[in-house]
Amino acid sequence: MATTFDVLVEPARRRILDLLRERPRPVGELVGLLGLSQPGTSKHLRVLREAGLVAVRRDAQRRWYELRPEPLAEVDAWLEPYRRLWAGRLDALEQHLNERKETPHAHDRSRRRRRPRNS
Amino acid sequence: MATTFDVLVEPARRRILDLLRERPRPVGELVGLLGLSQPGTSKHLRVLREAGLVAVRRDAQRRWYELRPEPLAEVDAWLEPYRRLWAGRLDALEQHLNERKETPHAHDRSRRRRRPRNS
DNA sequence: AAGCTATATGCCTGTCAAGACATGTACTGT
DNA sequence: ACAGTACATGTCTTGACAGGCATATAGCTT
Repeated sequence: MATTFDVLVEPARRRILDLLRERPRPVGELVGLLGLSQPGTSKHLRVLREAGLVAVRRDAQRRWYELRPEPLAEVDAWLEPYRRLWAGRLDALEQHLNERKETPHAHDRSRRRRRPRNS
Repeated sequence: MATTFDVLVEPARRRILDLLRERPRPVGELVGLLGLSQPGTSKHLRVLREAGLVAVRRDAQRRWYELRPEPLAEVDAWLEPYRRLWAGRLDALEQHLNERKETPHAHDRSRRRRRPRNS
């Protein structure tokens, strides 16, 4: 069984969750918003469903997917002990986020790693 | 460049971070604690380093790795809008269902029985 | 100098997952 | 019944990556 991290590592799936955070949506709407194929979208939704991150409601041919945020608490719990660590270092944190924004490879000093799947 | 999610999806790397949260450690110590090969450990450390999640200090042949929690703020920021949702989710769900009740078409049939075909 | 220790890197291979396409399934309206 | 809509699933290919071993690199000790 996939962990919540395994599910969230795929950018399209994080985007789906972001979209469902606003309101439930049928698959077709997600297909349009994501720019993915319908089968591809359905597969991502299946992974999300099996991880308990979304629930489906049937409505004739349509399936309305809605967010179920509970499994995210697992990630939140892992993150928790770290949160106080950067709380004392807000300066360093801001600098880090700015570096990320402007020069995406600021930390990548040796070999460049290609992002999976986005080219 | 790998996102922080890409880095964290690997359990061994999350474990490394957990170990470095206590104190900086040389590679050999991590090898023992993780039960991985030394090259495998070094590779994970490289990924963590390139993502800015750890920093290295040289000490003769040893390299002391220490935690740099700042990039985790990226994950925390993504998680932020969800955090309130799983706390007050029952309220949100109730409100949502009430909205749906007043909608004249469609959603009433959502509770239809599933065919016993797929368990 | 040689030899030892600690770590990094190269190369190879198996595995696993995402994407594309075709097809199956379920429901609707005429 | 038929055609169309909305979605799921199966199959295949391809690429990324973890893990293994061998080897390179760097510093220490004698």
